[in-house]
Amino acid sequence: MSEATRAKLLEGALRTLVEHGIAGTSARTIAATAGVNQALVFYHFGSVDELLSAACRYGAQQRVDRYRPRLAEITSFAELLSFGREMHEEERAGGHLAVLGQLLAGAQSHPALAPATAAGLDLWITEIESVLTRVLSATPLGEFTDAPGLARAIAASFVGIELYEGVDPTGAAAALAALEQLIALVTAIETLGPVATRAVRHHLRRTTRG
Amino acid sequence: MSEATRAKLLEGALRTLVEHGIAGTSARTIAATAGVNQALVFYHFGSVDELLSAACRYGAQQRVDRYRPRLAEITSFAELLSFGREMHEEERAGGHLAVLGQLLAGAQSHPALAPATAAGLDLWITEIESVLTRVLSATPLGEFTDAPGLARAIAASFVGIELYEGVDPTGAAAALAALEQLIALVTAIETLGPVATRAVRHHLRRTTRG
DNA sequence: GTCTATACATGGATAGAC
DNA sequence: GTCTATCCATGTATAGAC
Repeated sequence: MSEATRAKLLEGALRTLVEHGIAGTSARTIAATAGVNQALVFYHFGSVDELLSAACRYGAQQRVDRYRPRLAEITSFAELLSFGREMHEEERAGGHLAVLGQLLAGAQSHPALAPATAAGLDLWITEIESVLTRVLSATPLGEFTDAPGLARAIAASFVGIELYEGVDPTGAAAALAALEQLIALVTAIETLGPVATRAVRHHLRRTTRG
Repeated sequence: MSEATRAKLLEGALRTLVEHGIAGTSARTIAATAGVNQALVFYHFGSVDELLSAACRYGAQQRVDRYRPRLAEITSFAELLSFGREMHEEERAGGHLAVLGQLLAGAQSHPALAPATAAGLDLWITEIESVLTRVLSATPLGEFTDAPGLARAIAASFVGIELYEGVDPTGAAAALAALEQLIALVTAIETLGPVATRAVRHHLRRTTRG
């Protein structure tokens, strides 16, 4: 069955990236993980690069689909915070963000991987951006922040922190805790009340370029 | 000369990581870049992993030493912002952050690389932390933020954004611009004036756990 | 569609000449 | 300390049997 083998290879590629990293990912290691013959990589995908590219799109789509309904319900920073905590645990356990990290690293000097990697990240970015837009517009910060840019910063930062976690779990935990504290701070601004909100907004308008 | 060859190999390892990524970095590619014989990798460092580990510490130390004097002069977020912009350009051009990204990716499934990578990142973190501590203590945010954690978050995020830049330069530029805007916002809070500062601080004390 | 066999390149590592 | 030569494992890719 052609479809079944393709699926095995896609899953195998993702698992191999998690377990062996981009440096240890080859047609042979992928085929071994997938439980199929090595030659099928080339029959079905033409090359290892193309298999990895397909796997990246496939994997990212799967993950984002999983979270989309939950993301759609978020309306405040407090909810965003608790969702982020949850998601981080889930993704870390499955190594799904690790895949993006490995492909991102590989794409730096391997242009063939870049488009698929960017596309995979973009799936995440699109979701994050729509949540941010919704949540930010409900605060006095809305007009001083750039949701599309922040979504990109958040996605890239998450990947970076996930890579960092691999070499220093304690340090990464401290980093995440500090960011949570920062979000709590923003949440606090959300609760400022109308008079203070107007005062802060007025001050910001005078001191920033918006 | 032993010392000269060691130095060539260390520099060669760094350049190779930048140019070929962790997946394309081998004793042979490093030796070719360094202009020395391949067997010398093993003579001087025992293995490729150990050469990469040594190169990581060596490279990070070099970079941090370069910026330490400039970092010591920073006393406000505005200065931190313009320094960050400058440094980002310099590091990106030389690919120095790329090295950390590649080693971080490699270390995920290659524990031998982890200690050196963590150590290299820690050199950066230490510097960032001391600047943050200084700058934050001068604002009402000081008591609600965790400088050690934030320093780790910033270092990891920078690496992530640098990797992102490799697959989507436009997106990365947007991300950095959004973060700059965010820092400008914090700078604005720095200028709130004593009455409003006290009000904000009071509100934060009531609504966060500090 | 899938497997075996095979070609040829590259990589890690060592022995031994210089 | 450095270089040549070499061994063996692993990697990409294809040809051809089933």
